[in-house]
Amino acid sequence: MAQAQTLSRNQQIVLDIIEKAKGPLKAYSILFNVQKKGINAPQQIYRALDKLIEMGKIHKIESKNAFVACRSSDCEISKATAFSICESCEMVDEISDTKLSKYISSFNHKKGMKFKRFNLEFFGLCKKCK
Amino acid sequence: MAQAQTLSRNQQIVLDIIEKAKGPLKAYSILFNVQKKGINAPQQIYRALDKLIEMGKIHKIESKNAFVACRSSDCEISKATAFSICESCEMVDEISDTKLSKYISSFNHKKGMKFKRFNLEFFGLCKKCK
DNA sequence: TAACAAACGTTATATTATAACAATGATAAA
DNA sequence: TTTATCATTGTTATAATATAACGTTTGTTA
Ligand SMILES: [Zn+2]
Ligand SMILES: [Zn+2]
Ligand SMILES: [Zn+2]
Ligand SMILES: [Zn+2]
Repeated sequence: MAQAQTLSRNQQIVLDIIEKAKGPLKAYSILFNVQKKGINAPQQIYRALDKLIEMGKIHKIESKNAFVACRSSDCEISKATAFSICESCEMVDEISDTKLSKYISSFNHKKGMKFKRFNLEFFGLCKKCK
Repeated sequence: MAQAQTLSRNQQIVLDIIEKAKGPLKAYSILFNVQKKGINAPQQIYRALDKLIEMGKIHKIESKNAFVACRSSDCEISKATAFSICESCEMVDEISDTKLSKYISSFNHKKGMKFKRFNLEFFGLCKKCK
């Protein structure tokens, strides 16, 4: 379990926006949303995003270059992440399924590689869109 | 099983480069490599890449924005892809494991989403790097 | 208080990807 | 063969995503 971490000003601002959002946010869309708070440069966003990812507060959806808040709390600082992504409405939902996660984590690659982390992205149509 | 498809000139050029490569290639690195063949613009690369992905000839490694040739032939036109990625040397290896693939494909999301496709990326250290 | 690390602000630039439009080539029906 | 249709190409321009580099400020600890 990760210990509680205090967030810096910029980290908190960025996290707040991501947590309030209904879906994944892109870095530059976050930037436009925080300009009134005195954040003006991409670097400031990307630095906060990097730290928030390290802390496990958010995840990057690699296939969309977008960021979501972690809603799962048992994804062990992003060591085992899984998402379901609607190809129509772009909704992203974090999958928190112990059995699935355990199964994948225990997968052993024949070629002698030792895994530290995985990321799984499912694509399809959500309830509303199908 | 996908039927044999004939590739256009640019598609063949791009595929050749990706198949010869030892590791994942980035779009602009492909571009620099084919300028002697008369391909000069990113669009030409990205268009070929798109088609090759559709055909299942190559895959995009989302976490690296890079492309690898499909070595598996049973990934059913990219409906079920899995890769092992070394965080040190950037080696990428396509995982072709029927059991793993079946298990993940049969996963049913509680929230009623019907999955059409998944992509799984493992990260760690390869044999050489650990 | 000195030393160190983390976070910040800023400017510039690198990297990845798409828009838009005209021209060409291949396929197949009429 | 002509005409229609569709995929592919070439080209210019621009959008979107991300990092480098530098100096300053702030917070923590010795
Ligand atoms: Zn999570
Ligand atoms: Zn949807
Ligand atoms: Zn494959
Ligand atoms: Zn390695």
